[in-house]
Parts: sequence; structure tokens; C-alpha cells
Amino acid sequence: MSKNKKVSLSQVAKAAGVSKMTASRVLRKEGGYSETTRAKVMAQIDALGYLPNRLATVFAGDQSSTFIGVSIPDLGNEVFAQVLEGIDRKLGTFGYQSVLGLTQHTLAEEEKWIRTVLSWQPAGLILTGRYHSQRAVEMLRNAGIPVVEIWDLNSSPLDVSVGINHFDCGFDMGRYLTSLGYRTIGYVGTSHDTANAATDRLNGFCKAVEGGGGEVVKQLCLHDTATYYPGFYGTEHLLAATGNIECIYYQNDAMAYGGLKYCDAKGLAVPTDIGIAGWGDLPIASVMNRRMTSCHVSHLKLGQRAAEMMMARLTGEPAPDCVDIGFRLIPGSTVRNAGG
Amino acid sequence: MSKNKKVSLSQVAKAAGVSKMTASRVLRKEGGYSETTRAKVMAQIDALGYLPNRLATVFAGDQSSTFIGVSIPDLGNEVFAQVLEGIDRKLGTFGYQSVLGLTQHTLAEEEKWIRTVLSWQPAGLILTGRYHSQRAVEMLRNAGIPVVEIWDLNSSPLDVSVGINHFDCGFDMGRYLTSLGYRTIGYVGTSHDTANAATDRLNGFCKAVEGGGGEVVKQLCLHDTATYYPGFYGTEHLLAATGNIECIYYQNDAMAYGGLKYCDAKGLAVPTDIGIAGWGDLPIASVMNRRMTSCHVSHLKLGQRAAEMMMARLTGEPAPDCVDIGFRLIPGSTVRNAGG
DNA sequence: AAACATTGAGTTACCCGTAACGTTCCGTTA
DNA sequence: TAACGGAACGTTACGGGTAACTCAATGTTT
Repeated sequence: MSKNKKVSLSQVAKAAGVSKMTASRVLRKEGGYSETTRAKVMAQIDALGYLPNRLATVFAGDQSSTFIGVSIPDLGNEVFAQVLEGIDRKLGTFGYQSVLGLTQHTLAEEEKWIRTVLSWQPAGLILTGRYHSQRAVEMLRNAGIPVVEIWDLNSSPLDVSVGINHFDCGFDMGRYLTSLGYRTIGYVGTSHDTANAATDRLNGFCKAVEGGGGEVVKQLCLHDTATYYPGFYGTEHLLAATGNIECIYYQNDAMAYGGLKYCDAKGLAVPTDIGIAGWGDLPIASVMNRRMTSCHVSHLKLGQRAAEMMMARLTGEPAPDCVDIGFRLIPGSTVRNAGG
Repeated sequence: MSKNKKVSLSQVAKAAGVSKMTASRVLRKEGGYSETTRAKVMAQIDALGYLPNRLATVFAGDQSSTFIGVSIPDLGNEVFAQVLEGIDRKLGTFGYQSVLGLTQHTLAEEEKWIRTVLSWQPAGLILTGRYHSQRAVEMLRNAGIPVVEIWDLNSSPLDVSVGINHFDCGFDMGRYLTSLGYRTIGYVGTSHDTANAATDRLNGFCKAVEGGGGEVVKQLCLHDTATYYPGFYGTEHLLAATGNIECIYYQNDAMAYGGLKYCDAKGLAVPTDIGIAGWGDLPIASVMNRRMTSCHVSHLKLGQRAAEMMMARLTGEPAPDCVDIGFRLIPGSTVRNAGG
């Protein structure tokens, strides 16, 4: 045991005094061998510390690997970490592994990663977002493996998709805020190289606000990460540029908390002087003294459903093309009360 | 193009009217072919949508794959998400991919995952924690690939390690709290199937508190996840069981925030009535109105260093066995002032 | 006792690239 | 012009398993 070189099946077979094929049968428990033979082979597997080489197995047949490529924009954003957790846990119960790809919200990174990960013959891919480069789409089609697009709901997915309708999220929040009487509203978010779910939310939001008689007077898209501090200074910029903002909608809760902090620091009372609304409902909300006006999505569940849909596609079970896991608007206490 | 079946190099070669070997040479740019030939091969690669099969390459030579197995206890804990982000980003710059394994803080899960991931011939493994099952250690030794143990500093690692000394973290906090005059102190954390970094912190903490003339009168180890709400109800249990606690040390900041919330809810003033200290320094601290007494660690950097050490081991560059990335105690405002 | 089924185990070919070596077909040079 | 050298490309073998097939040694039936 404890050799430095890898132990192969034929070495095990030789040591056990049988052929490679017999050893293979024992390992796969497919029958066709005597108990004596089984014992001899197992003894040698143990003694030599043999570990099967799955590359060879995949290579031999047309059977695919147990890799699932999973692309995630970034893990600094807590919601994506939760999605990944849901995916990997569920995949694990089926004996599959995630091969991670952090795309940093760029299609170029995604395309590069797709090219690499496809060369490892994954069983399938789970991709965040419904926007992909033209070349990426071609490669995905050629690969002939299941693709689950998550996050954004996609009515015409490459293969199947699961997520929520971000336009509706934004729309509902826009309608809610205008129903409370807000008319002059600002937005603080970040921009990326392409349209994404945040863009969809903003579009839905603007539509509802305008439909409700309000106006999104200023949209600030920072070239930064969508986290706490950019929410802080983004709020400062927004308020400096536009005087009479009644309420601010943020790309997500992390930025909204940053905005809340800015207001606290400047003596602006929330929600008396200004309203604040975010998106995503972070876990920390359960221990904040003010409930953030936001939109709740079960990110863990989203990930789990994505993994389940992947497994359904791999086993050939019938499954819907498109699953909406829904969201729930959280009124919170960072905007004025109804009727205010 | 757009075949359903995978396109192999020999198909490309045949289409281009050359041998497989020539096509291989063109792909690897190793020379020994004319410009005419190169153009013909490249044209067919494009036309057929050929993607190289890296499995076959690994299989052919003794060259290893570009997979790095990365085991992480859980992603619900923000700090581990940051570590993973640091690892994957850095690995990506070297053309390597992370194969994720969530161990849920159990050695049994870790062992199972190690067995599986080793069968895919990874180039190396990055493991969280320095405790592994006996069988896992045997497999790792037999595998003969680099192993980077992270998180806990390990003076005698399997191979190399990077992290911090958790005992010292706990010790410094214990010394700090006793220096502020705290004597009757409680602890709230979670328990797992084995010793881990949190255990080390607790041990260091107790040692310092006792050395400083104080006493850790109650250690509460919940069978739950180390997040916000368990911090909340754990605090309730702790205070119900023991009356005169002056200060509580928590396993991490998430639990500490939960505790802070409990105190707020019950009208206990922090730090006047009770002191609270955590560990890990979450990003949200930057927008909280009270600075949590905690311990700062650069988790992203930890992940990056781990990936760098892995690459150093793979390329054979000399590198230290053991890297301490250090920590910084954050006095915060959730404990009384010095001299109080 | 001859014909046949069953069980256990070995043989061969193959999957897709690459290393190592072999073969043409030129152009130079003595 | 024979001899040589190198560029360009082909052939073969290999790696670790598995499918499909073959074969030998039993046992079973009539």
C-alpha cells in the first residue's frame, strides 16, 4: 500500500490472480463471479489502496461524467452563495459534483469558462442568467447536454430554466411605492456589460412608477460591486444631484442597507424624510431593528430546484421547461405607511 | 456543424484530409506543419464546431487535470463564501477550476467527497480544516497530489497549509474582555461531530479568561447552524440558565448579531447591561450603527493565498509549508470601554 | 451417455488524444 | 550525382476501464 504511483485495475487483477475484466466485474457488482474470486479481488483493492479512475470509465463508454458546470456571477453577493449552496447540496445527493465558474457578471468570462468546462465533458451545465454570448450559445447547442438557466425566468430557454420574473419584482415594488404616495423616486444600482436581472427589475419598476403617476427622476448606475459601501456613496451622489427625492429603490438589499446608513449618518429620518427599498431580503434582516422594504426570494430553493431539473433532464424524466419559484413583497418599515 | 454527437479530432482530421496527428499538432501549435495545412485544419475545426476533449489528454499522458477539489463546510456562512471566492478567482487566472464539495462540517461527508473527487484525477485538493478521518488521510497520501489545508493553521500539515491560529484569536479576545473588567462570561456556539476551529477559539478564550481571573461560567453548544437566529435563542437559553452573566462570547458575528437583537428585544442595554463579542467581522459591519466587538480576518485573501500555494506546489516552486495570514482584534462598541 | 444449459472467467476491440518513431519528398552540398 | 539533412506528415502504441464476445468446466436433462 501507500505507493506513490497510482494503482490501476490491472495491477489489482494481477495481484489477485484474475483478469482485468473479472476485477472490473467485481467492482461494478454486475455478477458473473464466484464468492472466492470476489473476496480475492476485494482483498487486493484494500491492500493496494486502489481508487477507480472515473476518467477512464467516462472515456470508455459514451456515458457522461458526474460533473455539472455551475456558473455564478460572484459569491460576494450573499444571494448567489445561497443559490450555489442549494445546487451543490442537491447535486451531491445524486452523486454529482459542481464545477464552479465565477463570471464576474461578464459574458466574456462566461464564454471563456464554458469553453473550458465543456472540454471536461460535463454531464450538464447550470448557468446564471439568460443572456449569453453568441459563441457561447453555439457551443452549448453543439455540446448536446442539458442546460439549466437560472435566476431570470426565461420563457424561451436554451433548454430549461428556473427562476423568478424580475420585471414583475420591480413592477410590484414600483406599484407599491406609488400606492403609498411616492411620486419623485430615485434608483441606485450598478451597471454591467450587458442587460441582466437587475436591469429587468429596473424596467419593471419604472413602468409601474410611471403608470402610477410618479417618476423615476434619476437612475444612478455605478461602476462598482453591488454591496454595502457603494449603496452608501451612491446615495450621497444621488441626493447631491437631485434635491427632492422622496424615495430610493436599490438594486439589492446590501446597497439599500448602505443607503440606510448614509441617511442615518446625515440625519435623514427613514421613512419620515425619505423612503428606502431594496431587493433580495438578506438573512440578516431577521436581526435588524428596522425591517427593510424588499422582495423575498427563496434562493436556496431556487438552487435546489435547478439541481432537480438538471437531474430530471439527465434521467429523462418529464419535467416542465420553465419553473417560476415566485417572490413575495415585504412591506417593511423603511417606507411610509399605507395612506401616508 | 451543430451535430448532436461529439466531434472528435479524427473527424476533423479526416475532413481536412490530414492525419489525426497533424491535426493534433496544429491544435497544440507545436510546429511541424505548413501554413496551408494549418489553415485547412483550422477551417474544419471551425466548421465542425470541434471542442477538444481534455479527458482524453489527461488520460493519454501523465499530465494531470486542471481540476482542484475544494471542500468547504457550508456556504450559508458568509466567511466561507468569501474564502471560496478568493480561491476560485485566483485558480481561474491560472486556468484551473474548482470542484466544489460542501461537507456540512462532518468528517464523514468529507471522506465521501474525497473518495469521489479523487476518482476524477484532480491536480490537487484544498481542504477546509485540519481534522480529517483516518481513511481520508490514507487516501490523500496515496493520491500523491498537493493538498492545501486552509482555515486552521496547522503546524504539521499533510502537505501545506494557510490560515490563522484560532486558539490565539480566542485567547486575545479572552484577554481583551478580562482586561475590561469582565469576570463572569458566557459562550454561545454550535457543536459538530468533531473538534474544529471554533473549538480552538473557545479553548484559547477559556484559557485567557481563566488566566485573567475571570470564569467562563457557561458554554452553550447548540445543535444548529451558526447563524443569526440560533444566536438569538441561544442567548435566551444562556441567560435563563445563568443569572449574572456580564458578557457573552459567540462563535461568530452572525450569532453575535442574533444575541444583540435578543438583548434589544428584552431591553438589555449593550454594553451597559451586558457585553457582546463575536468573530469574523462580517461585511455588513460597515453599515451597522454599532461596531461589533470582533476579530477581523481577510477571508478573500486567505482563499487567494491558498490558491497561490496550490499553484506553487503544482509548478514545483519553493513555498513555505505553513502561512499565517493573521487577524486583527476589533474593539468595537458592544463591550464596555477600557477602564469601565 | 449424448445433448444442452449454466456459471465463471478470459480475449479482443474500442474510446480520444499524444509520444515516439518512421516515412516521404524536397533542396543542398561535395 | 550520390549522399545527406531537414521539413512535413503518417503510423503505431499506449493509457484504464468496459461492452461484447468467446471459451472451458461444470451440472442437468432425457
